[in-house]
Amino acid sequence: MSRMRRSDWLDLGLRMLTEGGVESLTVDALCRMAQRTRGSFYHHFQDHEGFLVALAETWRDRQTDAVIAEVDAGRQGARGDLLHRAAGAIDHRLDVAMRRAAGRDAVFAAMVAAVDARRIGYIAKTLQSERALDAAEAARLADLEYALFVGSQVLWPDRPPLSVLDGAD
Amino acid sequence: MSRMRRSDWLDLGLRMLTEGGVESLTVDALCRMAQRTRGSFYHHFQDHEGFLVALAETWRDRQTDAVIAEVDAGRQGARGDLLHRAAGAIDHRLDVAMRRAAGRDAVFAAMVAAVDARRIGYIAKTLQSERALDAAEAARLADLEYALFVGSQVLWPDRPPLSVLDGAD
DNA sequence: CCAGAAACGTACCATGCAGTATGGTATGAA
DNA sequence: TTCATACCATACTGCATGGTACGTTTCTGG
Repeated sequence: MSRMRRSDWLDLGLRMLTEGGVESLTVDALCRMAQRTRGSFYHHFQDHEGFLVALAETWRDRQTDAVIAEVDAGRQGARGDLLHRAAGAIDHRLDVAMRRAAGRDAVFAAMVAAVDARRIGYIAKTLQSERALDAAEAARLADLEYALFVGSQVLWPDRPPLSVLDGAD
Repeated sequence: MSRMRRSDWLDLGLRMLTEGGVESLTVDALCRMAQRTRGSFYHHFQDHEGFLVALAETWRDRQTDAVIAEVDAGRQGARGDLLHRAAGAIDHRLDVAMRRAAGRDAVFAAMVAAVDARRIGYIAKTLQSERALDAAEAARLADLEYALFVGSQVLWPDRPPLSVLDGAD
C-alpha cells in the first residue's frame, strides 16, 4: 500500500480484531501489519483509546446502521425476510470479538449496549408491523430471537444463526 | 485471613474474574486483594498460566460437573425441571467471563468448548429420555435451548435465562 | 521441644506496552 | 517551482507485568 489513510488503519484494525481479539490490537502489532511505524499511527489517531473508539464506531456503522438502513429501504411486508437474510450476512466473528472487547473497555461496552438495544428495538418494530402482534408480545419475541442470535454467534460463529422466526423452524 | 491455601487463591480468582474479567487477574492484583506478596502466589502455583488452568478446572467442576451430578441424583422424570432450576442457579457472570477469557487463551478456549459440548449433550440426553424425541430432534432442540441460554447470559446476566422448554413459555 | 514442611516476604530482572519528540519525505494546490 | 500539509521513521521514556532467588516465619507431627 502506497500511503495509509485513517480508513485503512480501521479496516486493518477490524480484521485484526476479528482474528486476534482486542488484545492483539497493540500499536506495535498494528504497525507491523501495516508495514508502518508508530509515527504513522499516531498521526492518524490521537492515542490508542481513540483508535479503539473509532473502531467501535466503524463496527456499529457497518454491522448495524447500514443493515437497518438497507432493510428499511426494502418494501413493506418483505422486511422480515430481508432482516433475516441481512442478519445472516453479518460477520459473526467480528460481532463476537466486539462483545468480548466490551468486557474490557467501557467505551466498547457502551457501544455494544447501544447496538444491542438498537437491534432488539428494530426486530421488535419489524415484528409488530409485519405480524399481528402488540408491542409487549413483539418485544418478548424480539428478546427471544436476539438472544438466540447472540448465542448462535458465540457458539457457532461460522454457521448461520438459529432462529425461531424463520419458516424453516 | 490467617493463611492462604490453594483453594483460597482460586476462590479469590473466580471472584475477581467475575467482576473484572481475565485481564484483571494479574499476579500483582491478586496479591493485593489477598494481602499477600508474590512469594505466596508462586508458592501455590507454578506460574500465571498454571493458575489460570486451575481456575478453568474449578469453574468446570462447579458450574457443570457438579450441576450434572446433582441433577443425575434426582429421580427420573423430574430431571427436566431439576436441570432448568439448576441452570438458573448458575453464576452467569462467571460463565460470561470464562467465555470471554476463552477468546484470549487457548487453555480457556478448550475448557469452554468441552463444557459447552458436555452441557449440550446432557440437555439432549435429558430431552430424549424425558420426552418422546429421537436423537436428532433432541440434539436440535438442545442446540436451540443452549444457544438461547448462552445468549441470555451474555445479554442479561442478572436475569434468569430465557427458555423454549419451560412451560411458562 | 524440634525438625521439616508449608506459607510467606523482599528485592531484584527482563520484557512488552503506550506514548512522545523531532526530523524527514511525499503530494497537491497556487 | 514553491510551500503548506499530510504522511511517515527513529529513537527514546516510563510503566506495568510475569518471573526468579533466597531468606524468613508459621504450622504440624513425632
